[in-house]
Amino acid sequence: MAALTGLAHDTRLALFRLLVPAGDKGIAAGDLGARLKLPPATLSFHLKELRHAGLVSQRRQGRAIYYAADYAVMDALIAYLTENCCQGSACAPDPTSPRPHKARSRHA
Amino acid sequence: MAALTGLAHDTRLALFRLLVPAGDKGIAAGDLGARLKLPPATLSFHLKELRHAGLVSQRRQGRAIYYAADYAVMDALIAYLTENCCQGSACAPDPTSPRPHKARSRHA
DNA sequence: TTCATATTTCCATAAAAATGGAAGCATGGA
DNA sequence: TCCATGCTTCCATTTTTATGGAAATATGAA
Repeated sequence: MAALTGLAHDTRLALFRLLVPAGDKGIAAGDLGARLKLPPATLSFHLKELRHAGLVSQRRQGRAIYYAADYAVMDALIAYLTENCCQGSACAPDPTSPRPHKARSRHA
Repeated sequence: MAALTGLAHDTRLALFRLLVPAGDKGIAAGDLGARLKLPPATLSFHLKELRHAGLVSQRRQGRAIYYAADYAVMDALIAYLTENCCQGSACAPDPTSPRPHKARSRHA
């Protein structure tokens, strides 16, 4: 689960949370750096990690590079945790229904 | 989110996944070590991490120490990811209903 | 008591991850 | 062509995490 490692760092979780409400347009790297007060190299490092985890995508527009959240992996992560880490507990989305066994829609 | 860090390691994720289906009784440390072929010190180290993350609990029974999954934190983690990391995507458990805003039942 | 078992803590070492300055590359404007 | 801007890669350094032998602790049994 690379996604877990991807999110298991304060800076990266913060980056991802900034990107979530920004939707497909995303946010330019510079803006992200400004908001979190990160030196460019550090920012780039974490964005690369997120990218390798498949959590964000990159798109160049003029001089800026826009990053956007990629929900598919996030969805898969939640599905994985729900399926594999919650047996017999209150974690299931709906404990009454037999729970569709392998995953919901996917493809954001 | 300490739970993320807790699970973001192969060994710890494997440990937790062994504990999930074991329920409240849990599994003795020794058994866990045998199943994952871990030297005692390494095992203890990771179990301590999981415990600090609130993901597992400890209980002594005779000479053995039993570890059991603690679902509350897991539940909170899933709720957190669903609330904060999925806006406008297919991640929500049920995209039709208005989604109860702060959490489901809790207390496993 | 003494001993075996189960597990932890101690601690030195090794490996992995994060940090950020400096140099490099791409794009667009003058 | 030259320059400014926006970002990335390079890389040396620091910090954090993981590893596992050895010693220590707790429990129960002989």
